[in-house]
Amino acid sequence: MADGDMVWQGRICIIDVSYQAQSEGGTVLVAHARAEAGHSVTMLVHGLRPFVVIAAPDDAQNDRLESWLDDVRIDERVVQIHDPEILWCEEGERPHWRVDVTQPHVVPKLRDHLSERWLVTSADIVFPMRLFLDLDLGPHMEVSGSVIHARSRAPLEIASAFEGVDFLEVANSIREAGGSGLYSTDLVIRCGIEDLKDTEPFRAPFVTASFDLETSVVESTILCAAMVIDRAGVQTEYTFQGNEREILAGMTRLIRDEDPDILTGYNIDNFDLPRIDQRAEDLSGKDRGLLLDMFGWGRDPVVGGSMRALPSRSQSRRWSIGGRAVMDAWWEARTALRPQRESLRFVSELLFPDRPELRKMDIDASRMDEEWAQRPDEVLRYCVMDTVLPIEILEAIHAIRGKEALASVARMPFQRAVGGTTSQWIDSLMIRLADREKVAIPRTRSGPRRDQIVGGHVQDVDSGLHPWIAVLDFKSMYPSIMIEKNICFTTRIDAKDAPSEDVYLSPDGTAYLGRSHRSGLVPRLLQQLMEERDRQKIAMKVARNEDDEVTAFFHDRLQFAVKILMNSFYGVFASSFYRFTHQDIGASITAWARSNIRGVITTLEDENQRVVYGDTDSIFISAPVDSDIPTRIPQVGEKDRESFEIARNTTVEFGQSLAKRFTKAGAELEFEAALAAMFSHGAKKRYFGQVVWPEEDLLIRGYEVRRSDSFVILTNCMTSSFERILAGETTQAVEDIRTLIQRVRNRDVAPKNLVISRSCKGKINRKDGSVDFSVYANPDGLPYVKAAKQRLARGLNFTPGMKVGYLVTDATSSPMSVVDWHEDETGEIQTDFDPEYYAKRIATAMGRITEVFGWNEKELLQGSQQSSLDRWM
DNA sequence: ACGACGCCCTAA
DNA sequence: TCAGTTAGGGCGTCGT
Repeated sequence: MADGDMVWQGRICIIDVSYQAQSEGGTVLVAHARAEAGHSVTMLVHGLRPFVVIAAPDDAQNDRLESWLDDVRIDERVVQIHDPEILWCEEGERPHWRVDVTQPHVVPKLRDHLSERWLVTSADIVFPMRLFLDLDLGPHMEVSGSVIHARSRAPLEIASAFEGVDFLEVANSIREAGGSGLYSTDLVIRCGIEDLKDTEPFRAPFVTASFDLETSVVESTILCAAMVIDRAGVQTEYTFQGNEREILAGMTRLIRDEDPDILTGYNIDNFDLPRIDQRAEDLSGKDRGLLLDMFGWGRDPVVGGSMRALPSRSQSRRWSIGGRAVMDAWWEARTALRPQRESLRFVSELLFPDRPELRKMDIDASRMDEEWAQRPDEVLRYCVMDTVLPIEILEAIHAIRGKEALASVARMPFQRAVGGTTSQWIDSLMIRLADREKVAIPRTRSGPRRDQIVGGHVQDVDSGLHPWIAVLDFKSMYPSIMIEKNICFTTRIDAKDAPSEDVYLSPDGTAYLGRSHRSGLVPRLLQQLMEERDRQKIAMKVARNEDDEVTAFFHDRLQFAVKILMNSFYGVFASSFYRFTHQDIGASITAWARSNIRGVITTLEDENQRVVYGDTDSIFISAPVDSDIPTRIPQVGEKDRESFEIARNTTVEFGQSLAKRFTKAGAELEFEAALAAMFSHGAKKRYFGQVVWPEEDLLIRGYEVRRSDSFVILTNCMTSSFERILAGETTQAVEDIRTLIQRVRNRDVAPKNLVISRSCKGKINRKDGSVDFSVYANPDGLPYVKAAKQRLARGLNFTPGMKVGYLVTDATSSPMSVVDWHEDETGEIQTDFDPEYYAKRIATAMGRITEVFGWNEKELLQGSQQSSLDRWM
């Protein structure tokens, strides 16, 4: 089949991009994608060349410049130097030369060399991103190209033309088209950059593979494995047994045949992938072909000597598998749900409480070798279940669609949305804008961290139950300030150089040029994102009104991705290493923010209004409501109902009028909520309240209820106490607490409701897989480290960063004794705990709150009763 | 008993 | 998770 005979055209979503150096010179981008039509595509994209940009430092003389340029020109890594262009850089506006280079990999050494004489910019941008930056593309695009190869899942008329072709011949024609051989994708096309067109985002029909291993507890071997392929919602299950080589080769064949875009599983980053990596390496000896048979999971060719199909983990925790995205369901669930415990069972119970069949515990994971020997069929069933669950988890938390939306909004490959960092998302938008606006792209900054900057203002709060509160907050405070004050590394100037007019001077002395002098890149980008979010919200509402829930959901993900992205800006620009920032930017943003909130607080206090609390961008103010109006929500028709409604309306109107009054350009104050009552025990960042507008709701911040390292009994006790307190039933609240404490002392509680869980760090020894806890100053003084060690001794999985559950068994000694919680995994019934410790913890936490009503920790612990709380109410 | 310190987790 | 930030609460250990 001659190259160019057949053309394929369609919409795709790019998963991952790499590049292939051409032996005759030049570089071809290799983009792996999923077509809207359902098949996978590899695109060999021609027409981009790696480059860096240079400019002369101030002291360079013009006559020396030519000879300097000649020196660059004769460097064998340099292909050509373009005509100079005036670009803005921190040293001022000046000519910059784009220097094309032979291959991306020469850039690091070349830039070091050039830096001796030149200001070197655009010199640390990963080459594959150039496709998106230079052509201003997002992951969803329309593409056309000549078909080089097609397999059976490609469109029928194309696939049939390639039936029975000789694979060696095909591999050759792919290499001639710029690729490296037979990719695992359904279709391989060749195109030029002019063949790629931006398109509206659409829901790409990704294919997902989820897998799970069962491994020996006594050695590092793999006993069996399972994999499920999800293609357009249709799931097919596979199991693998036999010797390890057969198991691994079987999984690899399935991945190459099914060609999934996404690989998932539970804790695969830290467990399954490293285990396969290690076993494949052990079993293959030095045979690279054998290694690829067992672990050649990438989309790259596995014949021809290249090892690029092999998954790899650079310095980071994250795995990269060429052409695919690795999404660990553990990590996604952890960040989305912040669950109290992180085991697959626990997360499944959290998400699917009505489906106990998903987590029936009939296998003891700590005795896997015996289980496998005695009941292999059940172990396999268990294994399959653990491959289905990760897919259901990703679905339930909308992880895949959320990342696709983020990729679309940040305009980068799907894989980069999944595995990238906040600064990479912002880079993707900033670099293309800077290029367009003739601003040089500085390198990522290195060197020592500067001193910490001052953050937001947190107002002191008095303890007590504060009736009738209006909550106001500044809308998108940091982004708004950045827009309003034209904050950008291109507009910041030293105050002494500031022009006399149209300058913004922050309270901490940082100056920014106004728009008449120069319009900042960052404010423009934020403005565009704000407008984009509004558009998506409107599209969402339109779809919802038409009862098109699928489309509404699609726009909801997009608007949410914009929100996430916008909220990331401040942190990235306040960091010390980000390429497009300056030392002073972060501190100036927070200085303006403090000035805004303090301004409102001071004004109100000068008018004798009571500001109860405020944190960074929020203000809690007492509304002018008679103090004898009850804050408890009365039933409709109850005698107090009328005065309650009046108080609520008064609070709402009060809040709305304040919002209107204090809103100014770049600082829009919004009325957020009306509270019938707000409680504080006097500590910042901890409060709860009864929301009565816009909806009735219990608001809790900071308290143990919100913390993943609390225990169920305390959390439940606290929640019900809050409800009682807000209902005016403080006597009953105290009685309940005291009763509970007595029950705990009598061991009349379920131990699983006493499990405390905290995340535990550690470093894995690459050689023997052991875990080293020396990151801690005193590891044996920390209960969760002791628990992690116990898990490991038991043969249970522990990976650094994981949360570890434990029961305190004796707190009279120091350090206290604990036992790791393993009932979920081993089935062993655990009953040992220290009742006094738990009684004390409950009393301490609840005492802080009841103390406000005259009951301190000690009194909660004591048996005697004397209730006269109501005097307080 | 008390304060310094290490550590985790949360609010924003 | 070679790269978002600071403010703040609270628990536990250790040394005095």
